[in-house]
Amino acid sequence: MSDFAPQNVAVAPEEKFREFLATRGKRLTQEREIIVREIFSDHEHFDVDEIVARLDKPQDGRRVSRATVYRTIAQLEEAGLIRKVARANDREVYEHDYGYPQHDHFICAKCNSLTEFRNEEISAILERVALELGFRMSGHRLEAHGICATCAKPPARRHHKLDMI
Amino acid sequence: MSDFAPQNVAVAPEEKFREFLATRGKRLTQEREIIVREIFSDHEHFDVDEIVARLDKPQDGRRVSRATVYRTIAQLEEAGLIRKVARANDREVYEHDYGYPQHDHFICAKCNSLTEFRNEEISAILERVALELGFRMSGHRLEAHGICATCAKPPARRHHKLDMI
DNA sequence: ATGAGTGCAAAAAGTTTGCACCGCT
DNA sequence: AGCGGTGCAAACTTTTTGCACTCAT
Repeated sequence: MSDFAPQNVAVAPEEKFREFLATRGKRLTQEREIIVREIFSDHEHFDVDEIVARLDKPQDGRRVSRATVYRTIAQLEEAGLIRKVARANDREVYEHDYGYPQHDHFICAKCNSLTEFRNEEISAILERVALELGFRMSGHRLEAHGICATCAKPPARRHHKLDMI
Repeated sequence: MSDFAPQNVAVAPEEKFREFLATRGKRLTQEREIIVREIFSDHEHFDVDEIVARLDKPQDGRRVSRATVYRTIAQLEEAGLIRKVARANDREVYEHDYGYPQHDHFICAKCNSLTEFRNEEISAILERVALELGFRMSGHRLEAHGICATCAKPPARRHHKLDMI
């Protein structure tokens, strides 16, 4: 889904998380480590339910509960390792916010797919507007809605296939 | 909250809604009319619960149920009269999407206030990116997060007040 | 021992829905 | 009469929380 190359990834997410937790007098437990590893095992977008499902069968002899997944994801967000990018199927969709450049998404109303795109101009504009408004901006979330290229022309494609049979 | 002037408002929202409903073989009932009027009685952002609360005491001798508010708001969204702009307090926040120019919002993490701002460049950029991606864009939702000007300096203000007492 | 952390189940909170009754056309 | 619409309450979904138990230091 993402065609961006990782950057600034000097330290593994687990370590980054451990550092964050330490500043709060908390520990990187086995459960938390399992969750972080699962989340950073690929660069796909994800939602809580997906992670819970993936961790339903024991990893390293441990099964992580839904409650812990919720609690840990909230902390990963605070730590700045992940962020909410959109809302689909009534669920928050998250993505990595560590080692990847800022970007935004197109969301297809038909297939629900998220397509990332990167544009520095938008961030620059927001910085400028924030300054004007005296707003101390910490980040943004931009979803463009519509129909993706693939879903936009399925009838034509089907027609073509039929013609060839 | 909004300092934008209405535009393109040739027909009242009620009429616009009636037309929309008609195309689907549905009627503008008294309940629906009450809801639309309530929603368009001002230009503030709103969420479902607020509208339900405002309509809890009978209007024109009728009390509108929560279920009907949900059903009607969904239809108003389909009709393009309102749109979701953000999510605050775990609720969808709506605003008028009829007769008002496209704009985006800054959301204060402290006081939850929405500050509107308008910037044509952003829409233009999105149009351009959409074209590149072959995405058929219908609209976008952009939330900038951070701390608003008012909340950014409350300690100083409090201090000032105490000094004067 | 002590405090953080977890699982479980119950509880919230927001939203949807089945159903019987109501009312407009 | 007929079909759309409504209110109510129950159901559902996602997320949070109270509590007793566990684990690491």
